[in-house]
Amino acid sequence: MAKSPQKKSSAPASGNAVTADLVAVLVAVTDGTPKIVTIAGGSALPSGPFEFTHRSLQTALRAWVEAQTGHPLGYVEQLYTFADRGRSGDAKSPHSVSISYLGLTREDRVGEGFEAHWSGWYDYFPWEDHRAGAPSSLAKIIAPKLKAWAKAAPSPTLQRERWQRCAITFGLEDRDWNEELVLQRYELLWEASLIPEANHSRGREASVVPGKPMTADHRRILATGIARLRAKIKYRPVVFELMPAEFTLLQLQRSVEALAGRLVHKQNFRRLIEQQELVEETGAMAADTVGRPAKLFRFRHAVLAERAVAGTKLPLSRT
Amino acid sequence: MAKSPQKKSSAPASGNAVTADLVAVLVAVTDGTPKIVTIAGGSALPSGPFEFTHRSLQTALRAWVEAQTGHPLGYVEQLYTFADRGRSGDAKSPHSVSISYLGLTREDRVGEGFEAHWSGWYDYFPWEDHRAGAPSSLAKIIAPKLKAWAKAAPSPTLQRERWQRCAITFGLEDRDWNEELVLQRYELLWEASLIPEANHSRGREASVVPGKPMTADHRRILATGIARLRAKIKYRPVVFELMPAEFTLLQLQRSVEALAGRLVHKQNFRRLIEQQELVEETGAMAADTVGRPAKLFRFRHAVLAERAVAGTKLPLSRT
DNA sequence: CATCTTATGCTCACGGAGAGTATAAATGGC
DNA sequence: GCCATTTATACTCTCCGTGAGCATAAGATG
Repeated sequence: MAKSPQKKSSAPASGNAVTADLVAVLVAVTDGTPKIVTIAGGSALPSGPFEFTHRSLQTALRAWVEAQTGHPLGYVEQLYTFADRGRSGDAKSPHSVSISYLGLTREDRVGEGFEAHWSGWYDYFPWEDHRAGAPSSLAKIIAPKLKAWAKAAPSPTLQRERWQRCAITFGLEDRDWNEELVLQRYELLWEASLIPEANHSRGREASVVPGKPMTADHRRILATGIARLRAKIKYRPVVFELMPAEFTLLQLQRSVEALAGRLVHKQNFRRLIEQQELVEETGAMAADTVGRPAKLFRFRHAVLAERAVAGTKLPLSRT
Repeated sequence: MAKSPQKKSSAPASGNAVTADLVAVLVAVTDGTPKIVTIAGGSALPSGPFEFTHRSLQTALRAWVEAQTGHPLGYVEQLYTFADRGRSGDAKSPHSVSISYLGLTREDRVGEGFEAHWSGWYDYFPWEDHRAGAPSSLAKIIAPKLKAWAKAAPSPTLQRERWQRCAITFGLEDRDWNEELVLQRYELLWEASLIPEANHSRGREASVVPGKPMTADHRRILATGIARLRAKIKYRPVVFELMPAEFTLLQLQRSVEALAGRLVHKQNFRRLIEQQELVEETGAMAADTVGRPAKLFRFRHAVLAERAVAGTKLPLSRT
């Protein structure tokens, strides 16, 4: 640490200028479908430049999201910062830094008349929805292609290691599936050249996996967001940001299941929600429903003060 | 999302140029003391510019850290990206973006003769070391000052809420202390103006809390790093990056305790480590030791392949 | 009224985690 | 050589969280 500029003040804005963009993964859940805001016909995540007028990164994000959708974001959280070599491939063009954020809203809070629209997130990651069991494309398409990729490794040992990695990451061969490994699965598919974005403009479109592609690394950012959210709902009461003011416990459960991509044991779910006092009854009952009517609940905002910091748990069963 | 430049290609490097710096929290543990690399007499974290020659952020970080310390980093992980308004306070000066990383090494792998040196991380956060019980400064200094701050709130309700937040965050009044809330505690102290960095050059140095300050927001970045590491050691085998090639189980335990800032139940610790097959015996025994000699172990690097993805657990007892 | 669907209450069994007891193996002092 | 001290290591016990299933209630529909 001898020579280089260690203190910020010693090298102000010299040769290391870059451009900074904010990229947003804006999530909502509408009757059992997790959705994200997309632009350009669903091929990109909304993004905007980080400009001088913004006081902080989060301020910047909130500002342009609210300006463009007409409604405020609830929970906002930074995801990850990516750096790309100059876009045109020109070595002299500046670096670009993309700072990605996860934001939670509700679909009905976003205005009409914008280029943006909602897309189901499983359109981009069909292999991530295990609510009706492992998706058929997993066994039919993905697993065989991964197996072929594993077999293509130079040595038998490496072949075994590759396949083991695939099996663990995707929950193949009777292993249990871990819903949080969204990013690892995406990167594994990328490594196996099964993601169209990875094929560096060579025309081998045939050997890819189902799922809508996106511009640049936007699908990777989305994977990061899904993974983060799936992890977070287990210990923080963030699902409620995605719920309407009043809801039944089943609706809440369906939202959690939609995000997690897997089913939950109903009675245990209710037990956990209630014993943690996350919700309170409104007194009203749900209307327009088949079966026995359910009580309506609302989120107890008080818990944010009581336990802003402590934990919350959601049960995600394994079967 | 109508008018503003959503697609990256539509506004290349227009008015949103910023400077990007990488800031590193480089951690080692030497006989029971967690240490970090600091510069400028311990008042700053090492940082370097993100330049054109670097292929990625992590590459850039590894490059200059290895160049400056003479040894490779093991585990590296991105922490958080901060944005500061132009340093000089001049509104026209460019934004600066600081991308912070957590890196794990060992003290003996870092060369001599650099400006950098090692500082104990509890020098900066004395209230974070609960290994010998809650530090005395907590009850004697911090709690009273926080109580005073809570009392200063405008309404009784707000006063109660503030104090409740303090009590939860710091584990006061017989609550149990959560070692992961490093950042929350720091920010609470900041909010209560008990952190010198927060006093905007007004001379109220008297009412601050013990602990060495740092330049700019470097102490906040360090807090982020400590928090991340404390969370991570519980489910990923990252401690081993900080251990020598061979070690006893007690040494391993001491390292975990040093990082976590709290003690661990010895027998349960060993049970967990062994049943997870994280280590294997070397066959040799520890020398130069009081008491019954202990077996030496080494990390089973194979688990990284087996469970790169799955979990690992460390017991952190509550008493 | 039978049936279907959803809501809601209760019980049970397993396993993991926290904590304690007991014994073994070394050292150093007398 | 004996004893106190220190650390290592093996077991045991209990509690509780969690997954899972059973049973019943309360509506709608034909």
